[in-house]
Amino acid sequence: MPQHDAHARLAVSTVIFALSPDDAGAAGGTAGDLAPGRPASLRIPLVRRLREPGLGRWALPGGWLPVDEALDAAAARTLHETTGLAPAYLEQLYTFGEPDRSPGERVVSVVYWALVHSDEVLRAVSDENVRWFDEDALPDLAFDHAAVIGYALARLRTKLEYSRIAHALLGETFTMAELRQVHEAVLRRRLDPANFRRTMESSGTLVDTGERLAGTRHRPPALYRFDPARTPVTSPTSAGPPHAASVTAPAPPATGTHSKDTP
Amino acid sequence: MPQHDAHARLAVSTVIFALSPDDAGAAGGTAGDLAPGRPASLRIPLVRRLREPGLGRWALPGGWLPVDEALDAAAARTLHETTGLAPAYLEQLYTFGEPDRSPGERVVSVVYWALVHSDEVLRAVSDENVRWFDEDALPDLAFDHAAVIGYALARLRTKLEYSRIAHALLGETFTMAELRQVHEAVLRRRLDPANFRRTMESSGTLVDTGERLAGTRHRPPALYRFDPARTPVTSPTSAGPPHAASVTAPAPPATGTHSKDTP
DNA sequence: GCAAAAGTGTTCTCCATACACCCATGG
DNA sequence: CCATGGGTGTATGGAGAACACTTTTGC
Repeated sequence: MPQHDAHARLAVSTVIFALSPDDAGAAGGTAGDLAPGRPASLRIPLVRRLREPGLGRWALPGGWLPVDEALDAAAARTLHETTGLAPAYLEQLYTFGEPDRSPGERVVSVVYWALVHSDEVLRAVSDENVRWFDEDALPDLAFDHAAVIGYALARLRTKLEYSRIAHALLGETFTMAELRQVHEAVLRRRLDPANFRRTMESSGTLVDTGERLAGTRHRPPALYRFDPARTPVTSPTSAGPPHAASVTAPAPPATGTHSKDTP
Repeated sequence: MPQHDAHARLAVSTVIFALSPDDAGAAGGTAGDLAPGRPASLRIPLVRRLREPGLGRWALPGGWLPVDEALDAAAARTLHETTGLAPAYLEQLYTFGEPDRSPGERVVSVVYWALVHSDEVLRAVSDENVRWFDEDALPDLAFDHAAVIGYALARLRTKLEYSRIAHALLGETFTMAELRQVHEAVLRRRLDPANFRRTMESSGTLVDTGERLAGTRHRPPALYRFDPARTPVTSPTSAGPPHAASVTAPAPPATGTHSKDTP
């Protein structure tokens, strides 16, 4: 890797989160078919590096920043090119720029994190070079990407507490139990169904669709939807101008190629 | 400004906050001499641009990122070069990269925010091209720097609520009233002295020095110090590896020059 | 009817707020 | 002694945790 000028190179990468649909099992039902019994978990798609440095290891999807493209647009584009996904939520995470984080060349990476709807996941690319990993079973990662993912997880957890972003991991409608499972998967602890229900209902972000989910083994639960008026409540910090581009994202041109080679 | 390659240029800038010492008035006393009566306010040092684009307007201190320098080191260095200050707290804020934010050239700015002790401020450079502005009386700013500062303010306010960073705006010792004034200045609202005291005392981060501040018109208040063991509590998000370099900062070589010309 | 999940009600504790009140000092 | 801020005590209200309880379905 030659270093042909005196500047650092700028890359954009994204940590993508989705809810485990417990193997690519049967379609139909509600959002991503969350098993009612055991807890769901977070999954992260990674791409295999096809070049040095880090050849063969797994890395975050991303790419070099084109001169004329906005940062968030580049994140959404590379994300879509590598995984075929369109994010329901996309926000800048952190910019990593230690001089030695990529061997041979100075690379500064602007890292984003994204959430995708569970029903989007079925559409996702998955082959030899793109694979989904469970949050707590990540492979050997290239560069500092293990640390990057760890940081993204921490941010997701703290953000869930004061924001209402869990819906970005679900489909259009969902049961109260499914919503609770999202929180449980993210926070990695059990929540009291009764208290969770009350908290959510009093938050004013939920709308009861009136419908009920049939086909369960027992009493059919109500189906909810997020109030589109209130939903884009991203964060209290969004008093400023930048920050999260909540809800439906760019999703540009769409070539099916997935490769890329950036820290 | 010629565009001699196909990359964006990388700059590092810093939003610096200090507490108003109400004009560069008399030295001595406690931390920065906060007037007991009226509320303190936040002040921000800005540098005048000496070149196009934005010639003559005020901007954040910063500079281009050298190939071999870490991001936070570059922030601390440029900060020190332009203002003569050493930050007590330094944390990455956000990376701004809209394609059109700087006319003529694509510039991506990694922006940091810093807090400096009030007794540091006396040491600060202040001349024709470096001046301190009150948070709510900012001048006409170059580039998107007005928005950047607004975002930094929002972050400072929300961060103060769950973190203990107020000490970075004070001197070595301080009274409970001074600490409260920091919070009041940052949050822009009055706080109940009684409840504030209890909250702080039960947080376990304060140490009573045993001394009292003489020379006040009335009952002499106790002087406190921050518990150095507990102080570096930066944030709950610091579960990851990057994030804030709390407390005493780098403060590198130190040339006295202040100029720079980056968005 | 029985198992299991949906959904409701009640209590308790913790913590932030409001505010009444005493303490110490300079003038 | 009195004005002023330092410092303490106490009541109230809302949010969350714990948990007993009723409801509704499939089998």
